[in-house]
Amino acid sequence: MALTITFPDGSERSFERGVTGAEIAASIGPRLAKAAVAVKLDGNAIDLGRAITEDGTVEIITDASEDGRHVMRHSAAHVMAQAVLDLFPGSKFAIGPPITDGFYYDFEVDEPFTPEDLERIEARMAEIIAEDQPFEREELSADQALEVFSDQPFKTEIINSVDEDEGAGGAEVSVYHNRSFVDLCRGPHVPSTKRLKAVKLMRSAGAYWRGDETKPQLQRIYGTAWESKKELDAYLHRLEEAERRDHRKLGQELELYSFPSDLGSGLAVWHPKGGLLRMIIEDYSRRTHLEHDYEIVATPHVAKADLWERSGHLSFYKEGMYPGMVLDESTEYRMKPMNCPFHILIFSSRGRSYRELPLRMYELGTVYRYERSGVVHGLMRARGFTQDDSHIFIEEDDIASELQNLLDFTLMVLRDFGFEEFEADLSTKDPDKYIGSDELWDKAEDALQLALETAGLPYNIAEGEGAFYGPKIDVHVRDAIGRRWQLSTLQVDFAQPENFDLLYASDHNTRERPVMIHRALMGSIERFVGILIEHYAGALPGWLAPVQATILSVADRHLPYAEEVATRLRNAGLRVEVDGADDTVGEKIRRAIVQKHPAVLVVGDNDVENGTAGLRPRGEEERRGVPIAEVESELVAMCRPPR
RNA sequence: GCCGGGGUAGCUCAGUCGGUAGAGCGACGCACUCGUAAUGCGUAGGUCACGGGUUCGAUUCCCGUCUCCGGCUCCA
Repeated sequence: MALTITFPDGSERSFERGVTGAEIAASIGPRLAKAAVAVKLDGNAIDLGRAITEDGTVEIITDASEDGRHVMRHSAAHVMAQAVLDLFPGSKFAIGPPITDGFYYDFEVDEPFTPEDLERIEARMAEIIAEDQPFEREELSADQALEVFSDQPFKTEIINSVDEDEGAGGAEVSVYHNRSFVDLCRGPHVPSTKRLKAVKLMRSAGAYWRGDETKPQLQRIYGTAWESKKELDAYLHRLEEAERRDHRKLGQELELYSFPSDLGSGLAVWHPKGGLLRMIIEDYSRRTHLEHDYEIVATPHVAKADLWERSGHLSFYKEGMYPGMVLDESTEYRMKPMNCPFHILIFSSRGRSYRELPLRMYELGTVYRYERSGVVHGLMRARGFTQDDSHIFIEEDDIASELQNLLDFTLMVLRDFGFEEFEADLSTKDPDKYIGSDELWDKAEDALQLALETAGLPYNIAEGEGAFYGPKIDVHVRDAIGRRWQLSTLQVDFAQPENFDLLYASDHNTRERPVMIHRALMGSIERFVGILIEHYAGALPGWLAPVQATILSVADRHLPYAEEVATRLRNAGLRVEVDGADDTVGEKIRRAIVQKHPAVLVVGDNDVENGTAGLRPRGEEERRGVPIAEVESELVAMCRPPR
């Protein structure tokens, strides 16, 4: 009895009923057979060795594809669990999925793993892999599975929850074994352990069972697996690259900012060069906001607790706020975790007309949030930070047009700073927790979606992830090494206008409730700087670089000329330093390069005589004897802001 | 907050099985006046995170606090 298999290119071939993916791959070619790790039948990944009994579409999953790596990593996780159970008898194992770039497995063990343990486990894994143990699939009833995993409480819990999900009784579960090791698993897996070519354990860390901090803390081991040693090395190299770009390290080396422990966790001080960088970014932000019809406002850092009570922050955000300060033995004050209530007070300071809307208030607002101690991370996650924050008050009918403008503005800003790839998340209503009418929500969600589509921005819908007061768009960028960062956030807010009873007079002289949009484009200046530093690996584009050029004198007698050149360039609006230190030229060049200055100028006897300089733009060869006028125009062009 | 690992000179780190500590770079001084990624010599610099305990003696051992790192959870 034959069956018909369709391939991704649309071609069809017939095979004997019961043919396996491995056989199909072999029939196509020996190289494919060698690279195959699993097969997709009608879109579902299954083992290469599984018999195919129905007509269907078949796609061979090869080891160098994302799907293939997923399968390998999953298999590697099994081998790791097998090794751990061998070396630490009596340990309980929980779950071990593949993840981006690797896999992990969670264990309950008597003692946390040490680095030496990881080495032993890795060595044991190498033995298991060398033994070429086949992965074998078996279908069991839930009862049989409970029997097999009777001494494994986490597995038991998973099996029981499978029952709940799929209706009581008769539920089948699949297990995979290799040698004596059995794990509950849907599969698929590589045919045998020998297919794991390049596996490495990375680190161990605590992790909660089911990600829930009220549940037991397990020990997680992270590993990575690739189709070849070469790919593994490339991955490890990417990690080193990320470490090289670490904004905490570069921030110190480039003298931008630091985190003195005397200040407290999550609080940065900005050194002169960092202060200058901030100023450049903030000036850009203020200027572009003014050009986009925003009104600049300014508000204090503390407010009475009553305000936070009314805004709902003390109900919904209390754990994120610094504790209160009681003044005059009665009135409690709180540091602001957000700027919204202040802007609302400005709105409601007098009667408002529809003619004023949209009313866009903008502030570089510094907020303080009591982040849990374990989450603080350099500038990316601080306890005090400054948002490029705005609250836009609009008529309900203007939501869509305002959001479109806003998204355009957002992308303009991000592009100006050199980001080119964007993705968005659209977070929608949580049906169990929301305020406002369904109609208004639908309208807002549609408007957000339309704005994303008009902007041509790829997006995911995060169903039910919206805040209780409204849906939102988060914009993520990809940096130079492909990492994804969340920057902008655009939130429609129905709750605050209600809480503060905001009203405006409509064109029919009725009192209407405005809708509020809460948005930050860079997110926070701190995080934005951190991401810029990592994106550019510290080598900021000319317009952002705190020092745009260093002028080096070959000998002391060239110093006056160096100063003369510096003055001329400063008059042209450039940020220039003279390095007249008593060091060799090579030493001074090195210093300027390490500091990642966009350009280095060297002046010596010939330059003094001819009114020239040696010009060495970052990453380029040096050109000697360039006339100063030319140096100036070249540097001005190199350092020109995007707008 | 939780689990694990750290905190020694401005930076990167070594070291002390309990007897108050070293290197390289940097800083400073002197010499050199030099043409493209580290010139040579010299000098200074440390309450070994902070507090308590054990001890004849603690930077070292114990406890607590602060802080950092890697994760979990959470987030701009």
